[in-house]
Amino acid sequence: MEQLRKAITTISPLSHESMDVYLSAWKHWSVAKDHYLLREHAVSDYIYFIKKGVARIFYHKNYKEITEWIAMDEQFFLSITSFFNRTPSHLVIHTLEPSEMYGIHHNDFMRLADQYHDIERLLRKMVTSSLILSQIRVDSIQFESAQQRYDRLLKYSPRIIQRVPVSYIASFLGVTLETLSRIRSAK
Amino acid sequence: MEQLRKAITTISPLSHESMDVYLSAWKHWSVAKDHYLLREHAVSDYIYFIKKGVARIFYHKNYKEITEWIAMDEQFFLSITSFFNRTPSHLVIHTLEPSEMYGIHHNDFMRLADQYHDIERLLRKMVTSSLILSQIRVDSIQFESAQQRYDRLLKYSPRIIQRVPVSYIASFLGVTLETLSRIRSAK
DNA sequence: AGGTTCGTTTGATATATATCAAATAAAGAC
DNA sequence: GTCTTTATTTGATATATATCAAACGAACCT
Repeated sequence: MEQLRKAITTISPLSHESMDVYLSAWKHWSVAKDHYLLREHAVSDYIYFIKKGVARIFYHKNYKEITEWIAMDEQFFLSITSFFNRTPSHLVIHTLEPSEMYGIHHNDFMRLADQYHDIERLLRKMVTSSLILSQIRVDSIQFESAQQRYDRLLKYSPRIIQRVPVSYIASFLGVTLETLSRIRSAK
Repeated sequence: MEQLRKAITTISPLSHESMDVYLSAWKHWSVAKDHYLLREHAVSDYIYFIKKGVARIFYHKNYKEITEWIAMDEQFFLSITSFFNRTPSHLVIHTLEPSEMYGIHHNDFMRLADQYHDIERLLRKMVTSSLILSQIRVDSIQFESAQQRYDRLLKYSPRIIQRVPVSYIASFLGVTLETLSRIRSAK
């Protein structure tokens, strides 16, 4: 729990009381490699924090798997539309290594944000970071070539490339695996 | 100011006190058609609300104008990255009709959010809506054809098409004006 | 160790959209 | 109302990436 506490404090510090009630709302999962942590949830309304390992978050679209995010290294992640709109995303979380993670349910988070000003502020800052990332992604998809998107990933998340199969990275970058393979061999 | 008050209340209701201090932090501009409301700002750190008229929000990228948003009908809008990251976006706001709008400065909004829990909640909800829109846009750019994106605009914002030149709409949809012209004539 | 499955690379072709260029059409100026 | 500028349409070609298909390589199974 210490890593989660630290990650939260970095985003926005909480009072002792807020931190206590907030942390106790988080659940913990510890799973093996190749485990489908969340398949049963039709609507995914958790925010997750990955303590250890690697997880791939994907959903199905036209009978294909779309990798929405690859989480590792003490990151927070969530299915944005599913979490906030409460619409089904059929989100799947699949571990690529033995992993540990925490999760907090939408209802708990909202209830606490309502009670504690500093938890509301924390939530606002988390949503804001997410929004900035989303905007960067819009820009990247709209104006960058597949090559440039790969270079960006290589620059900002070099460890993903070492630990995750090419096919998942391709989907995450929004290209086919063949195209990504060609990009990599051209180097 | 009544429309602004109402729009705020719809997102998240405020106490009388909060609403008073909050509304008084908003500035008002009234401008003619074809007016560059914000050209001088290298960093745009306002959230705007358009009361009347139509405005195009764009920035320059590789010597081209990229239409980031077309605002009308009592909408809020902002340059996300510029507002939250305080990085220069060289955002330009250009009115396409005689228009009236309000704006609140980043510093004022943050100060009030810090003081009043309900203003913090309002900010969180505004950021959340923005995030959901941004995600829809990611999805749209990544998986929809130009035709489908145009159809979506036609469905959800039919008035934009009537009041805004094709070239701006094309840029907003992320296609060239030639392509948009072909899409329209194919109907 | 050999066979089977899974992941990656390589090749040929198709497709959507961009780019370049020119022709119309519409709008604004005097 | 004609002239000039600006916006839109139409046409020909180029380009990045997808799709389909096959070959190759690596990893896991008993």
